[in-house]
Amino acid sequence: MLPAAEQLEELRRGATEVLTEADLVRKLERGRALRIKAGFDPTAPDLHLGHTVLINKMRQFQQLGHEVIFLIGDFTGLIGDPTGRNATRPRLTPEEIQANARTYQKQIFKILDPERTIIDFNSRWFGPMSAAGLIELAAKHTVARMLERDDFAKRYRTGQPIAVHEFLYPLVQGYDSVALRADVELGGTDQKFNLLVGRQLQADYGQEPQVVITMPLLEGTDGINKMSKSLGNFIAIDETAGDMFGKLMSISDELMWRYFELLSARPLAAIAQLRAEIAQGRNPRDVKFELAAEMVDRFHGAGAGAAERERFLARFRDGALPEQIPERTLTADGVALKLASALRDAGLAASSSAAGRLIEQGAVRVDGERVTARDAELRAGATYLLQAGKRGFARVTLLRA
RNA sequence: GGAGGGGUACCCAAGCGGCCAACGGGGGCAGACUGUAAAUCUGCUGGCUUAUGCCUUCGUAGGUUCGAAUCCUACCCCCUCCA
Repeated sequence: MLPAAEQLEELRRGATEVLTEADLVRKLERGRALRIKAGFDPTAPDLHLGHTVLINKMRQFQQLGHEVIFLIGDFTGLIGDPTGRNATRPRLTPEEIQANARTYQKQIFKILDPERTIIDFNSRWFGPMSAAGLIELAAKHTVARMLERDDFAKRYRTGQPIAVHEFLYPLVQGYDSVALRADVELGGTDQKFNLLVGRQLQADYGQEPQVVITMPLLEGTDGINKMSKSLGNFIAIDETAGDMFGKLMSISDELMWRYFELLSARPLAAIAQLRAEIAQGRNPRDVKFELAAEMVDRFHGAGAGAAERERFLARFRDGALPEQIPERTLTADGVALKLASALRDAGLAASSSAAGRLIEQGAVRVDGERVTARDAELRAGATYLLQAGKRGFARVTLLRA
């Protein structure tokens, strides 16, 4: 194992806070593998790049020789995250949870080392716990301390309701650390309070408190809100290589640096170098290629990124058609079919009305020629290349009825 | 248990008997400009083989009216205050 000071330096990268560094050093200096815990929601197995900020940190610990526990909060899921409005979330069956866990594994092992990853469920210890046990746990914390949490404090102050069971959420999460005897817990900055409860509970139960490391929340592709599935500003880690590359290329130049910092495995010095190159006139697009290719390589195998870059250039710089264009065969009622209907039936527009709007706006091309007449028709008995916007393509063969 | 406020299209939010498929903003889509970036400008943002036409939509179900998102009745849901 590396000396504690060197480990600390790496572990600090990208982290918002390490509470406390002194504790972490003390643990590292013992030279033993530490137990690193991070909790995940059992309902959302579709991981995106935002989640990988944390998972990358887990991997870093693994590479330094520590043991990582990927904890699926199947019991916590029953409570519902207090920060979310949807208090009534559907109760998952054990089968569904198992299925989600398998999906998680498939995704996280693109980053984590399976040999050094323990997957656990907090229902393992909460399932058998009695009501008395839960009350005992609740007795460990005071209402006043609970109200220190920002969102609770705010809701209390402004008269917004707080359900009693919401107070259990931090306690349950904190108790997980007790049950696992965690040395370190990782979480997003929004988790800080919950992570700190774990520290206190461990002390209450006579354990050495865990070190808390918070990681920033990654902004989504819009560059404003945090990346999340519900906002649609995410890049999932199981996207196709082409989609992943394309989405990464569409982020703003400013956001690119954030992604480099939190997602790239490049040394910070190398990233600084890229910045310098842009300052000297290098096309920012080409630097973004580097980022996109690195991510695509990570999730689709070495070389996949370079291949996507070639496709991207051919497609958008040289104006080539995409390699794969969906083919459809449609049938006209008579000798012709309305172009708007064809667009809808080919899947390029949600409805013929929407297709009509696209046509009027000059977004539609037939065999490369822009068509702007809303009532244009396609004659039956031929094959056409339809294009709607920059991304919608279809090759349509129109049969006579 | 009592008093009051509210449920409008993807989100926020006007409208309070006809001029409402419904103001405005956000988001989204498209066009221009580009590096498929951002910013900016412009247009669009219920459905129907596009029609001075028809159909569906303003919490749900009924009712009044020539005509309702707008008025009435019942019901469901949300929020605030008091107890």
